[in-house]
Amino acid sequence: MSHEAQKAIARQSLLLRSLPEQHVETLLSHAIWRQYDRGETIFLQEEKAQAIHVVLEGWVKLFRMTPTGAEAVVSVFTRGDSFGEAVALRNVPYPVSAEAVSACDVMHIPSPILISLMKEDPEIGISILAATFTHLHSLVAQLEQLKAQTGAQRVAEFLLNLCDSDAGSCDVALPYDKMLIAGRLGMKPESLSRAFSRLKAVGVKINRNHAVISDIALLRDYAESDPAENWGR
Amino acid sequence: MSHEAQKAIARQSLLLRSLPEQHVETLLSHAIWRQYDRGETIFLQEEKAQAIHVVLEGWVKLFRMTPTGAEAVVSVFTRGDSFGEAVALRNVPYPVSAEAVSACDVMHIPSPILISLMKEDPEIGISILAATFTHLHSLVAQLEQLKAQTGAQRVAEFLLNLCDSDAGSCDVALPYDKMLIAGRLGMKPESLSRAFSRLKAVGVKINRNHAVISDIALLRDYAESDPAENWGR
DNA sequence: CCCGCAACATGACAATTGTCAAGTTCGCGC
DNA sequence: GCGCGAACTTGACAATTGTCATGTTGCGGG
Repeated sequence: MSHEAQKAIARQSLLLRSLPEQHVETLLSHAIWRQYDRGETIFLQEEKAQAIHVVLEGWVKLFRMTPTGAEAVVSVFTRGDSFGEAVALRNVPYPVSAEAVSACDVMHIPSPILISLMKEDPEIGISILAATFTHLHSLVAQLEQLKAQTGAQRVAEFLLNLCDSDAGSCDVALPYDKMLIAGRLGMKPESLSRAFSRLKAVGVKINRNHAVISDIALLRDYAESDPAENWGR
Repeated sequence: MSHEAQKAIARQSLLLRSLPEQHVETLLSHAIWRQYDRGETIFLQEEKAQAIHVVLEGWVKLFRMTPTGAEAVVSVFTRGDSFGEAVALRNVPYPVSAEAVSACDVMHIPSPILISLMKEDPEIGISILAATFTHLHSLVAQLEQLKAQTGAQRVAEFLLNLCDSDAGSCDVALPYDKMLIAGRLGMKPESLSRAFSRLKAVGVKINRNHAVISDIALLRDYAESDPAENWGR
């Protein structure tokens, strides 16, 4: 991909899109571009944050390692997503690790640049808060899902988020492999398989890495229904 | 409690404690004080945020109502905690509702005050980001717990967080009632009861609203152990 | 003081999920 | 093309958790 095309993607990110043009230019001119191979580490939990990151291409996961070695996936980002905003400005350790789950292009904006710019124009602070709030919100939504929905319902919501429309039928590509989807939804791959087969009853068919949803409204009803009322299947 | 004592508590909050004195004065002089009864709503999900909140006394819970009416507790705050930072500055709807779970004193700092102050001094933005980051971090920790620990282990961590020391024994008061603890930990009250009885095996005794931990290190080992390796109880 | 209600504990049962094992499919390097 | 390995599926079994029912306790209002 051309450098210009990458800059265009970066400009669409939540972090940059509401900033005055001159600041965007400054940030882009100081940014560092890097490519990562599948499986490569972008940063590690406990490491000091020194930059904000913007995904230009590919997929990146944020995860935490538990003391026992199990990993809990916190979020998955792709083209146009930024992350690390809140940490970068405070010189504190990352609470999570980041790893490329496919080959990736990632742009890094060194935090000192941000900080100096922020001191001249508080508008930057607002942009960063906007991006941070969006992450906060998505974490809250995940918490709600984990606490109040069954596995199959979480899978249903995940599929619904991949659809553009909100009624009718739909054919979506699963964005990354099922092991990662399972991790993102807080379950084992085996449970994800079972969840998929359970969703057949509400018009979902899985083929390779494609999902065909015959009735989006029906699926949404299922996702939002009380877990208890589906006892008769 | 005297007004002065309340101001002293507010100054210790994550939001205010690193701010230059003059700004703290400005904010405090514009703040609104309110008392809430147990069960009273402080704000509702979807409502537009107009202030940052600081708990001066009592306990406040943040929660989300699912479409089916179940509630998922996101966080619980008490004296000296601030919340709503990221939302207040953006004039967006709250992603959660807030309710007093005991009688409460809460201070509200209207967001216009914050915004105008922020435009003069970017330092304010940093303070707000600091507070927001702390919340982000605690949500990430909760996600990890829900995804990678059993119910009993989450209860163990909850108890450990109530202890000051990190070894020896300890007698802590449960800060709020067990229904709320269960909600905060993502389980039903019945499951919390069972988790408590399971913890007897690692030296925890529950008496009314008191927990006696005979060996903190042992309990921590249990909380961090692999769920699978405790099969023989 | 007594009543009634809400919180809490406990047991039985069903549903869900993790674990283990076995088999299938798919993609990639040789 | 062949074969290896990782991803994925499926089944059986055990552990966990939610649900429902029942009983106890403690507290506040009449």
